[in-house]
Amino acid sequence: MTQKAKEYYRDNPQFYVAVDCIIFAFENDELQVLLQQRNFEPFRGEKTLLGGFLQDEESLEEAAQRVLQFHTGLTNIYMEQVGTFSALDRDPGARVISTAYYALIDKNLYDSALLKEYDGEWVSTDHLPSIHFDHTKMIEQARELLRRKISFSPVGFNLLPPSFTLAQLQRLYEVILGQEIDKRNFRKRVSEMQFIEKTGEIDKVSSRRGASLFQFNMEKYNLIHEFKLK
Amino acid sequence: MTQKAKEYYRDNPQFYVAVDCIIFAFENDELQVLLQQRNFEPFRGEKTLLGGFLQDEESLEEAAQRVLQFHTGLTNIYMEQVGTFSALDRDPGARVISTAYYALIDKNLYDSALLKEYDGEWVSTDHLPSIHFDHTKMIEQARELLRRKISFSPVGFNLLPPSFTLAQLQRLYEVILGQEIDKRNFRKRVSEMQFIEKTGEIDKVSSRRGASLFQFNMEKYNLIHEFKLK
DNA sequence: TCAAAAGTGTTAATAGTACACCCATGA
DNA sequence: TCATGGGTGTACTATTAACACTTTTGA
Repeated sequence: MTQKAKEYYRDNPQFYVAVDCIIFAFENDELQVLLQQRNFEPFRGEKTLLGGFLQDEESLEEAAQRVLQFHTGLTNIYMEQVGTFSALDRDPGARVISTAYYALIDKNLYDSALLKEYDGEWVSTDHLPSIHFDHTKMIEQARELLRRKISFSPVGFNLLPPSFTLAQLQRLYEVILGQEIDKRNFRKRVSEMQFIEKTGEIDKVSSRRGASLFQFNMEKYNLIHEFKLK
Repeated sequence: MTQKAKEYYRDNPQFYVAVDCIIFAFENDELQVLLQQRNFEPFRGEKTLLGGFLQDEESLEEAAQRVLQFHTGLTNIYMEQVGTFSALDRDPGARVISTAYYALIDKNLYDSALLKEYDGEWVSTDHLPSIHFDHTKMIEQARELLRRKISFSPVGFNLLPPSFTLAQLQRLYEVILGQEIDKRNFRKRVSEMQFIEKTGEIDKVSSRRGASLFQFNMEKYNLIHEFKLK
């Protein structure tokens, strides 16, 4: 590189760059998000999202996956970038630019033993506690992005176990969209989506009568590539 | 801050942070974007978006507005964050994390004399030339974001002069959505949006007969807050 | 036997799409 | 007078929304 080119960069300041993960899960008819009750400085005693600093040899996406794996044990998880937050006062300890990602996990699969190690806790997105930094805004933006996405893309299945009842799927949509859905209309639409298929198994836990279990068939979806549930 | 808290930051690397602006304008029935033909290092001879490095006392949004003002003379312009790009090899000169913003400007208002100073040039988004870095991806993502946004939010007016004909407005939508729109259906929908109002003036430039000029009334829109053109 | 959730079709309302001709004007 | 773009309404189609009862089973 020429001297000129070096100066092009060198004359500019550098910043800490972080990622914050909005880890969503679905349980008890609630969309939940994983927070950390910090027992270390800075911001001891505050609740925050799970985050980490970007390192030299990774992209933001990789950093977010790393943070996610560290806190849940999960890899190869569906994530989407929410946005980058850069207000001057967003972190009083230092100037930190932070990119938020949301992740959708199946709460049955993550390593819940890890929670104790970092004081993790699941909270409902309907009644968020007081959260530090601009993390509340990140969660709200992520929730809104998810709301839009779920209407025309089959990402919701990431929040459910591999097989699920239609009642579960409907409640997931109702919770994320924030509106009730007519049961018959919903089931009609599901039956039109040929990539949501009966497994043949019956779930006897949720009701006396038992409900058919369904699964999302990714291969079929990729062939059809048309999606709309509500 | 305690020693512990200081270390929390200090053990992590820092990065150059940049903004890249996708400056859109509408002319000749084309959605155009402003590029720079670089005649300086690094990457002399390449075409790039207009960008700049984040400075200590500004947010990313402010940096993007600064870059925009420097290259167009315009302030208080509609901008939206597109996303943040962080691939390890995206800038071979140094590790740079870059956040893209798109801006919508009225090409009649910007200072075109500035173009000469930095070798700026407008290109159609339909036939993008070869562009350096990941800037092509940024433009495509911005275009897609704009496409979605324009269907349910009145941002398109930022690309038009304060008063415009319905033919102009329709062509803007056709170009951004990439599909033809039926004239009568389009005008029907416009007439339902009471915040798109006749100015009473007639434009005699575009046709012999003359076409009514319309304007977007932001105050009325804010009261009604319902929008859909196609 | 009954409470609780599963499962199932039809009709009405709304929204979206297709379509063709006359008008006013300047060259 | 004619070429050019401006302006207008109706009928059809597709999509979405509303709605109620029967089934199964374990407690």
